[in-house]
Amino acid sequence: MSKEVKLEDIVSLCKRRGFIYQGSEVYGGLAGTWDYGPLGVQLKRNIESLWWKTFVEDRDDMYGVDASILMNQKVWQASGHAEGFNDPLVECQNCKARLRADHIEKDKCPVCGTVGKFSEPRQFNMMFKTNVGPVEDIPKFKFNEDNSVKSIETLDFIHEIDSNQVVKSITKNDPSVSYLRPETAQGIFTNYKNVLDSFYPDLPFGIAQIGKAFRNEISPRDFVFRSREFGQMEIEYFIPEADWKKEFEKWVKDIHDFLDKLGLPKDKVHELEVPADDRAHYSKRTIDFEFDFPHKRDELLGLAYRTDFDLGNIQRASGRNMEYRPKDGSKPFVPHVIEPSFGIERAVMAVLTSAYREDEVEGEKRVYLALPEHLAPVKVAVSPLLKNKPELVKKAQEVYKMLKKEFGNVMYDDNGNIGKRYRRQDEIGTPYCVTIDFDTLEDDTVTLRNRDTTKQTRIKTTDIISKIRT
RNA sequence: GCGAGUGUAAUACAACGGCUAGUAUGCUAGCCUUCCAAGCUAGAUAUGCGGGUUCGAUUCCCGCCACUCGCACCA
Repeated sequence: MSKEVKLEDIVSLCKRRGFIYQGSEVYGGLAGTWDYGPLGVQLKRNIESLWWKTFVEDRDDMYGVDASILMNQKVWQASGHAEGFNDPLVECQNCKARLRADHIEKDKCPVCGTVGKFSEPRQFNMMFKTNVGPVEDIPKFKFNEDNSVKSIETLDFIHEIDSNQVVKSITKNDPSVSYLRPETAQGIFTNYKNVLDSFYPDLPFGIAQIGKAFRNEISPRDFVFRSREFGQMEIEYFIPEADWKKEFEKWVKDIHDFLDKLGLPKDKVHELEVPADDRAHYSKRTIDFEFDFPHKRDELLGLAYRTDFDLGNIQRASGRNMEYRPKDGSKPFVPHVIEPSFGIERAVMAVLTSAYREDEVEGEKRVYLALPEHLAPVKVAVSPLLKNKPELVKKAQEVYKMLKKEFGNVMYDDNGNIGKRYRRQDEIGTPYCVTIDFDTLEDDTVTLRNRDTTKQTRIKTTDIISKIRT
């Protein structure tokens, strides 16, 4: 019955039925960008809403924010993201230290002393750079008295040319430079103090955010899995250092519960304990939650214990006090942080993969999405059994309007014959179809058809809402 | 970013150095149809973009763009 889901099946369905299109498609596309169609955006929003409800609204230790995508460049200097933007770096394969290629002597790592283990020089920085305010990228020339060029100033550099024609390039610290954020997390950390001042919650508490992030990936791959513009759902959960192990374990459980609500089968979700060598140096523990995607098993979300690294950095860089003052008067301290970080596109992909089914009904192939009801982009579709019978159409419209008012995401469908409509709704994962026939006019009952079982039941029109709700 | 491959309609595919670029499904309109892609009629939509070779290019060549696979990358 169930076969291996291929990525191309998902991509094709997404395109055909209006879930996800390639970005800028009419102009030949733009690598690493994807656009959500009418059904895709609804599915995505349903996932986001479920996340927000689960982790923010249903809890009393959580605060939501929505921070700006453009941030002061100092944010990225303090976080370490801005390093190497202008100078290619090499990485020591042994200790992961990143160093300017021209600062290395004799191929020896000045951090760990290993010789000859450097990667090729590369731009490690993947941030999209932009300028805030009016800018002109016209080089400014300065001349010596003999009219030879003394220096050339561009947006990013001052190139000074000495009497021997040797060029020395100096990176400008242009205050107008900004970046599209490469992660949403910093928008939370920079607002930690604000939330503290406004609410002064008890520890532990968390700040949650859903938003876009941008990374100039070298090679976007695997449909929406790795793209240059993507959504994140992130929480920074602030705790006393001593509690980190306990709180970490709680998060592992909460994450599994959430993945369950997304309808992801347990045997496709795997915890990968990231070994110390692969972890960021400030993280004492990281678990990658992996999922069996069509292309391969890959990271769906990450859970990281980030210690006090980020708040500590901000405190040093800004000079502002990031300490939490316990209400019992004990000694203030900088809280530690546990960060569950969800990729929205990856969640969408995992949900679609989990829901995709092909089976046979009376010898005919049937494709359907067994989406959890609370995620389905269309909750219920309404059809008149026959569209050339005005009395059926009229009644169907009435039922449609009633359900539309209740659920919002309701579709009216009178195209082709009834079987076609069922198949069409199957393919976009609509859990219920309501059909109005001649009996409806007599006794006010309708056919309620179930997507997964294809079973039909006869119920009162007035019972549809309560029946679907359950 | 490197290497290989692919690019024809919404989707899956076909064909051809030259006639109106086909097929299936899907889609639209009409007819029909009393519950799982029935049928009839009509219709719309495609050679990724740019250049070259040629009398003529969707087809051959080059560049770009995009996608797929492998490598690398994923702080």
